Amino acid sequence: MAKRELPFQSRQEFHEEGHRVFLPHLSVDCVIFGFHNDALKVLLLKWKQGPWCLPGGFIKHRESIDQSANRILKERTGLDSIFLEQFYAFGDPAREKGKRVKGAWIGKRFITIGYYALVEYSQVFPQPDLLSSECRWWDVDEVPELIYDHKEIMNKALYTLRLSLNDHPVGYNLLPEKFTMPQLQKLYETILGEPLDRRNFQKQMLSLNLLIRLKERKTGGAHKAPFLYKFDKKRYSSALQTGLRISF
Amino acid sequence: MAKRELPFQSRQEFHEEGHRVFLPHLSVDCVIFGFHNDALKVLLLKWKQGPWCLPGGFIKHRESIDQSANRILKERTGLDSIFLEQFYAFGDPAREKGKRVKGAWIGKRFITIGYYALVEYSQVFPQPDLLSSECRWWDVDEVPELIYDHKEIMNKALYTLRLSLNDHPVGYNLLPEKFTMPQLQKLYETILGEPLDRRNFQKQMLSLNLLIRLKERKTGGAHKAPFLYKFDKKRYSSALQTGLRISF
DNA sequence: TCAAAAGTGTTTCGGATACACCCATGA
DNA sequence: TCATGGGTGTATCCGAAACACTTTTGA
Repeated sequence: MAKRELPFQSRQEFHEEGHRVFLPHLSVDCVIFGFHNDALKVLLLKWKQGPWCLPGGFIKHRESIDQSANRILKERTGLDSIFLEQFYAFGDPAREKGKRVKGAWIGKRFITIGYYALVEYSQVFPQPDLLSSECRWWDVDEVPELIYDHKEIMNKALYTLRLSLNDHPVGYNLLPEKFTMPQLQKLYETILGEPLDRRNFQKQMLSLNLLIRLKERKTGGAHKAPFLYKFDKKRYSSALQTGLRISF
Repeated sequence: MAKRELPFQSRQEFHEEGHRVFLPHLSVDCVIFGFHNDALKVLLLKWKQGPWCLPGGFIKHRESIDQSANRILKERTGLDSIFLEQFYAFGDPAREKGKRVKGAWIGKRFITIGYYALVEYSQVFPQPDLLSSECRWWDVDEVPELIYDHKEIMNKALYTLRLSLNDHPVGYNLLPEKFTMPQLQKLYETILGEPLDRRNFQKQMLSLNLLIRLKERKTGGAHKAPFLYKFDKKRYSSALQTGLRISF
């Protein structure tokens, strides 16, 4: 796993000299969603002797915002090229209420650009960075108090994700390669926050023609062995771009 | 109409000293939509001896991004408190390809935050600013070549507006206070870019309970006089917030 | 009097919803 | 053998889409 490449020797230096590497007044925060044990999770970071917050970072001088977000995501999760989408920029001058950090660069007001990511839980090995002591998954229903407006940012990400369900498929990045229909349904149910009819859900999903049913079944669990599916990558990607209409 | 309050004496000074007033590396661009003569319009600005571009501006040190966008909008249109929504941040380091302006502040790379606005055409008196020679409406289908990535920004705004039609009512800010059903339909048709059935459209709209039919009719035109409607402001606002589902 | 626009109502069809039965598996 | 979860099919209903006739008005 890649360690964060901070070109600084100390936190102090990073705070005051960051402007040489990063754009001033601008940050990127990532709401990283995962799915595990039938629950939607979000990856959070804990500052040393401080509160929990969203994994974030800054924009290098010659980097696009997308690249920054990808880099930040990679630093925290080790993952590359997963689903990552910008959803909103937060720019209230009072958003960092209670900010204590001082420094010519870091002490200033920051406007943050929010991205949300969908990643496969099992592939992630959470990595704290030099400024943080812990990095782990939280159930979205149980996230602790977050710093600044990060709770608001997370909620907006969740809201955006929910809305996008009506136009875009979800699952490719959140589920393992092979998964069962009940798993997929649980995913939708947790994102939407409401139960769905098992039979109607299956019909809808299959009618989208994005799923390939495998010969194998998921064994090991109690009860009847469910089929395994995988996504038809090609159709899935084109559905992501073109959009589709599903109503829940 | 408010003139742009540039606290600078010259363009030169503005370019080099802007950092005292505005955040560096950050701008706001507004895609201002209007509706006139059955066509969707967008308000564009022409630089002195330069290309056309979106009306934009910068973020003051103690101003929220929303406030900046509102201020910029007011400067160009004279309008206050109209529908204005952030839709995306554009941050490719190469987005300002061919940028010629020099200066310690303005010459740097800029990340721009896009807003789109819906305004009532007849109430707008386009105002060029100190840096521009012209400000006028263009039919969205006939916009000229735009500077940098402004065409892309406009297209993304249009796309966002289109998507939002499925969840939110439109018209309050784009139409005059009193309007006819055919006018409202034309508005939807131009935004969507496709014709709609007259009778079904009316049924759908009325079923939303956002319209109040007035006693008067629109006289003067040839043919049968259509009813005039106005929006039920209260229900309209709550529908804007809560969201609703219309399918086109 | 006629063409063009506007107002209104009915039929039809498809997709979403609700719902029931059978099968497999481990306890 | 039974409780639990998974697979599949059918009836129903509601809302969208398709569609036709009448009315008004200026030319």
